[in-house]
Amino acid sequence: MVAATGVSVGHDELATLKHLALLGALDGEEKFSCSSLAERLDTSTQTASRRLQALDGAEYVDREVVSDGQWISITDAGESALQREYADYRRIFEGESSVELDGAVTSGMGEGRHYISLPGYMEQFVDRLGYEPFKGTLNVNLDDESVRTRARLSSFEPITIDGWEGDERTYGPAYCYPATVENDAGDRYEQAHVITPERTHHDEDQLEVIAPAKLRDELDLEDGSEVIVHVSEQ
Amino acid sequence: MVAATGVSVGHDELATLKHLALLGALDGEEKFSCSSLAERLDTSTQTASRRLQALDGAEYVDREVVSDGQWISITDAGESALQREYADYRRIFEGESSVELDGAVTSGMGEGRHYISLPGYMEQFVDRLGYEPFKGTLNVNLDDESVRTRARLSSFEPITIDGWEGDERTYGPAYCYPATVENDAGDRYEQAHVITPERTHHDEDQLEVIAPAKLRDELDLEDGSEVIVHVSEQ
DNA sequence: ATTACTAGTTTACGAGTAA
DNA sequence: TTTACTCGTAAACTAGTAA
Repeated sequence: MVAATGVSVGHDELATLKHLALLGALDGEEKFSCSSLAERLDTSTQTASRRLQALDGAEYVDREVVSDGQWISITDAGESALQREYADYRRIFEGESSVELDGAVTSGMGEGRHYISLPGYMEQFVDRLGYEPFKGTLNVNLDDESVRTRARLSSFEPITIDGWEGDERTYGPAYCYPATVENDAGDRYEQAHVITPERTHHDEDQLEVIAPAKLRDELDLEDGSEVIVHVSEQ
Repeated sequence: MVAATGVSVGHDELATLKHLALLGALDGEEKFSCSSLAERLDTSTQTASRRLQALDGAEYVDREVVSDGQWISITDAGESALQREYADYRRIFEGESSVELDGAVTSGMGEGRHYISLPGYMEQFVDRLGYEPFKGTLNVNLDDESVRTRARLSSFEPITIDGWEGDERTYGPAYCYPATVENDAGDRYEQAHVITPERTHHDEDQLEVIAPAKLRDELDLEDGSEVIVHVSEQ
């Protein structure tokens, strides 16, 4: 387990992060002072300072303290936290439990093919997804906006694929989300699933999709083909 | 000043309210137990219990404690709090700082006409809105959905009209928000403002709109005419 | 099983201060 | 002015218990 920086992010800190976002800290560095923030948050300057330290410690913001204030920008991790929150509210008020992710088909590294073929995973797919997947994953290179919005997925209740201990190594758990893949001709393949490892990587710009059939054939896809992946709740 | 019940609603309580909403407590009474909630909130059952008491005290939820749990439903005030939160996130991610409110023109009580005609208000309108309003307000009976979504307005930065002390009584402050009024023919009148008293009434189903001209003439409106009021940020 | 009280501990807070 | 430290106090937490 990688040691966290020890500073916990509670709801107060998240509310602070929301205010920073409203003040423009998502679009690059923005200058703040603890006193102005304290007024907005209706607390003391000391508490405002502590909140920023906590967000910094959790790597939700990058900041540079200067003599007359500090320059703050929200990190990708911080934005993801806000996206998850947004997804919750969208679900509450819009009933929207789907996320649309756009990108281009890529050949990827072929790792996915190896992993999903392992019996330990395959048996669970049959049991929990209701089909035996084609032995290969469709890799999608997400566009910039979708890289950001994919964080909303984590507000969904996933179908969990358990990990297990192998002979030489351990195989980690994975999360599956029902998905429909649409090509640029508007054809849709409905019975697919987005699959992501429980422990997320650093580059979240690739999406892996599994399905009972070979999606490249079903939807006439090749490298570079634009696809829309509609991810829904279980 | 009406005495609040003394229980403060912090970010922890709001997060709890969000979870209740996600679990369906907006659509009527839903049954919960503190232990199941505690698990979801990652706290102790005692804390879950206190959160619910706090939400109850703030009148954000109605609840009925029974022997094996409690029936909880979110009140209008609670839903408004969530709507304000949602509006913040929409602004962050969609850049949307506008709210669309639908309703039907009504004659109202004619109070608005009296109040806005007072010199104490009128001078501020000229100064801060940039025009002298027609001496009358367009009253709109909001439909059910708009009654709920109007809470999002309170996340906007209003144009503040100050109150003052009169000879016999005090005249309270009011908030104005730039608005465009659209009739069912699609005609739009852009230079209008929604005006609301700072101290909100209990019935929030009426919207009052002021404009430099008589909106009923400009947009060919009569009682019962459907209008769309697009309220934007200052 | 519940909810919610009381008691003891921990954590968070704001005032004051230093850099 | 800033930020962030220390410190004494106040609030919030969990454990145990009663209803």
